[in-house]
Amino acid sequence: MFYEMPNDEPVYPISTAAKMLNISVHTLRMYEKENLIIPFRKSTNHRLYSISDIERIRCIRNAINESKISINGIKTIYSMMPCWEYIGCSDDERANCPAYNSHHEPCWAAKGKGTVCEKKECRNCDVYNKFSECSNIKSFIKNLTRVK
DNA sequence: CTTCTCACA
DNA sequence: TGTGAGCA
Repeated sequence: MFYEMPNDEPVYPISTAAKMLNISVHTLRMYEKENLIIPFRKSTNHRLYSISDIERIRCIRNAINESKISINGIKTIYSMMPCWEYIGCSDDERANCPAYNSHHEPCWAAKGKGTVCEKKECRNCDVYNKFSECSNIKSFIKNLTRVK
């Protein structure tokens, strides 16, 4: 018996990930440039994707193809994540955070400009990982709309 | 042989 | 989205 491999282990090179998803490596790189995905980087600067990365991209593709949502639409949805709740920001930190104040880019795209999360690895952050599966997004919205 | 970045008819 | 140059 072998232990089960965690689904967040970065193991697939970009060519393999592309085949699994039936998309081009160029498209994969584009999604990264658009801040939809944060693949792992080896010391050689080569990208590695995990199972959850693949799932995340499947969710993105599904939104684009079936729901006719644009890249910008997806980014807008990501930008609505209540990151300050997960991180535990104070009211003051939140008010001055470029990530919180952007309604067009996900918080992990606002790195490097005085965010509280400056030092954090967004790839390992709950705010980023909560949306790795379509079902997570659904339950997230469900909780938002639940009537008390 | 694969991937990387950057550019573009 | 695709293709190609020029590297590592």
